[in-house]
Amino acid sequence: MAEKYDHSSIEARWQSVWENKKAFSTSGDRKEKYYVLEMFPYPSGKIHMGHVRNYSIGDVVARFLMMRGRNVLHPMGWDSFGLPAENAAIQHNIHPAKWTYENIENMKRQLKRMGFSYDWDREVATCKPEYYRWNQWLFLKLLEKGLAYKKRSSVNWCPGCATVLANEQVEEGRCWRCDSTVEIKDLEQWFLKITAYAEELLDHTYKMPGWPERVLIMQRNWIGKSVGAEVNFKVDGSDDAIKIFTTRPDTLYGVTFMSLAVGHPVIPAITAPERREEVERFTAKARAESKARGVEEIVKEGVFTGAYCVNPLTGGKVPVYVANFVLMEYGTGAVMAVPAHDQRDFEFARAYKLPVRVVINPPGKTLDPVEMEEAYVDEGIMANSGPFDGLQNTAAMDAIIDLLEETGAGKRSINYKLRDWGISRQRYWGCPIPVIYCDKCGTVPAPYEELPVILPENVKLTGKGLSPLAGAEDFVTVDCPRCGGKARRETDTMDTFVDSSWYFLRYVSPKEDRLPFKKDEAAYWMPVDQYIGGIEHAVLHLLYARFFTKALRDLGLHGSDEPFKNLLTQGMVCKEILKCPEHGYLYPEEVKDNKCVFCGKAVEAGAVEKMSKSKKNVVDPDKIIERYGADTTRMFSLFAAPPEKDLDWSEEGVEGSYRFLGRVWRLVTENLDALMGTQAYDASSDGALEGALKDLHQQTHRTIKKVTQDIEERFHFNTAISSIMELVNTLYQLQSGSDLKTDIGRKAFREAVEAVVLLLSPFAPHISEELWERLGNAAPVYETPWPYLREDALAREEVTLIIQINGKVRSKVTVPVDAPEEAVREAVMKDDKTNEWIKGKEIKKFVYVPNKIVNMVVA
RNA sequence: GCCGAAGUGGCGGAAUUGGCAGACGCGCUAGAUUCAGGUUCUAGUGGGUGAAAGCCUGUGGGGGUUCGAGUCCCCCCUUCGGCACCA
Repeated sequence: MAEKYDHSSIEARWQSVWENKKAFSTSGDRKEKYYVLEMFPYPSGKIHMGHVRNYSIGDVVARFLMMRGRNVLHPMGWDSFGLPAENAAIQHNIHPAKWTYENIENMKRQLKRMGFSYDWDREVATCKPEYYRWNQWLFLKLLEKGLAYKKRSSVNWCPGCATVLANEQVEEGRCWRCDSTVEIKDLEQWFLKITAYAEELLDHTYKMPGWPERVLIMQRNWIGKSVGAEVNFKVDGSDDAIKIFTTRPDTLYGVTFMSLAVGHPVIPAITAPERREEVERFTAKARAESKARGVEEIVKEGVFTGAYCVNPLTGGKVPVYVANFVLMEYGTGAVMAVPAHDQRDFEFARAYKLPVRVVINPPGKTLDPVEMEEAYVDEGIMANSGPFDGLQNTAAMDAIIDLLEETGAGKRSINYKLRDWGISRQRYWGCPIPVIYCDKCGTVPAPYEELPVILPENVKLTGKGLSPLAGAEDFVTVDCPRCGGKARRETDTMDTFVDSSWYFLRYVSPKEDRLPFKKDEAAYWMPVDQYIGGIEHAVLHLLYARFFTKALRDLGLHGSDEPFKNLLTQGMVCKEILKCPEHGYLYPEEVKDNKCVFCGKAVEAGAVEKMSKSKKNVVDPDKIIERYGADTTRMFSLFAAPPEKDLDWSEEGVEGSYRFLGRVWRLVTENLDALMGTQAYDASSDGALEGALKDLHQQTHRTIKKVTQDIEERFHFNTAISSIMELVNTLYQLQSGSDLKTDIGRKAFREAVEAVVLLLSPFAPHISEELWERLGNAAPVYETPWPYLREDALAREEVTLIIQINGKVRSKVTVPVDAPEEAVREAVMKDDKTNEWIKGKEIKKFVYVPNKIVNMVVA
């Protein structure tokens, strides 16, 4: 009885070999580099299947390129500041640091158990002073450059997390992390000036062919560039002017009123005394409603201020309204209203019986403002626009801006939706913002030589009120670095997205202690050649990291414009949910015979959704590894779907992968007698192969080619694995035949088996090492070059042509490769089946695509 | 509403450039092995029809281009994702 495939002992053994030999330490050799990086995890306690998938993908790439001779950097670390640690501290009375480090230890054990090829010597954890010291250092540099600043403004406040959130961290009015409805608060906060890079961030999205188009589109939409004009409208009878931004200067003659956002600073000054009370009442009401604003669209409402302003082109007076649909955060918080050509203004005008003035007509038509049922927003011919009448509106745009610039009433302008990044967080477990407030000197940066500003350990955490650090007197009280007087430290910490915005740079020289990273190391390793992670960071981490890369470049710290050359966004890991009409989501063990074990009601099944604890459809990687091994777990997560698509978890599918590895195991171990006394077939010395052996040799090289291309060009690991499976199936057919009795047969067999083991190694490294060793190879797989493709093995002398008649497959014919049309025609005409189909018919057309197909049109 | 992606067997998915649709795996069926179950091995498996060879049909729906369309073009439907009063 042959030895069974024992995944546990094989995996444990090779993991210790890799660790003891430091198999994956990055080499100092300056040969062609490849930097492969997966998004580092938050140490929540355990890895989940999403991590398993993400890191399995990265590991295939890393191991493949190592075997291809590249100098590979493949690091791992921990995004280890953040709220869950603090919440755990409050709930379970354990210090965030202890909780975090214990989680890191456990997750590191899990990652090692998966056999990933990380260079653990480069591990970083953002919560360690050695790391966040450089966060603070970079913050001070940005402060010097004017790219960090403090301002009071209305900000997003999450009551659940008891902290402020950046715009990017609010999704549909809710917190990205805890789903609480976000409130608006007026607070003084630190901001990073990402808007200074708006244009470059946008521009480079058109120069990043290695990124998925949809991520680039999401970033472009988020940056939200609009080209148009700024126009000043003087307030009648006052020195005040209202500045507006418009993308439609061509409609300027159609302005019939003005809309201001609630909270626009000019409102108190211009509101007529008799309207004041009503305006205030409306403002209060609109403010209350905007807080509760949900998915439902609010009704457009407004109130007249009693003031008028003057159209700079016509001199006409139009009424000024406060309107609930105008946003203070975008543009100037004031909008020139052109009801004829803007749907929102149209609705408002109809509701408040304001005039509609048509200034653009559709080609060949004249619009009647009384009859119109919606705004006309398309292109057309200018009307009611003084000197511009008759022009195409697109042409009038430039002409009108020119006129505005001449008269000084306005100018060309570009507006972005992107806001500056608010990074102050009123929480404990984060990087302290290195700033000191002195009554005499004002805001003073902490001196560089005092970095890091250490996060104090003994702080009371309640989850309530503002900034926990404010209660740590020893931390707060400090001498002013400038005047030496009594001063206070900033008590907010940084958004943890700051930590992750440059960690990929730290990996290039993680132990450097004079700078965040070594410039020459960054020059060699950057940019990251392949970055892999979830799509959920499309406009969060991925935008911040791009911004930091550019800002740090401009600080002279490195020379890359963009951090990630190629980006792969992997799909989610999903699984069927089970739902009882009475008891909600159920675990699989709570269902018996499709019925709920609590109430006996029929269980709904079939819907496949993203794995989540709340839906009770998660699978614990530890259990799967325990039962099937890391290799099987990796294989399944790579085989079940291409990486960018969602993956449906199925226990049967996992068993299929396990079965396949068992098949490979037996293929080698049960044929060791035939395999050991021989060398792999070598065409130059072993003579020609024939028949099934020739086919095997060819299939071996076809498989090498396919697997290489699928990994290198497309990351389609599922098809790579399936082609290895096909080769294994062929070898099973052969092993029971007579071919293994000949010397040359054994050589061809060995060539194929070696290829299987090596091609499999990036996917299932442990079993590959074990089998490789058992095949008598001295060097481990990780030091063995990738199989060499012999193009000559792929050459064929004959090909089978498909014969189609009127587009339908009717027969086949075998002809020499690259046969001339005449010869093919002759061969086709000799084919019996073809003759039956064309008997008595005229051949109207004969299409021949060499080595592929013949199509005859007959009638 | 706007932007984007995707619709292929019972299921996950192949088909890289327009050229045999359904590779590979799961599931299912049958046979062999086994005391038996499991394991393993072999064969079959889109639908219709037929004893079989075969024939017809088939990639969300409708039209088109082409000798030839899952693939290219036009219209429509469905699902998923992102943004959503952005002036």
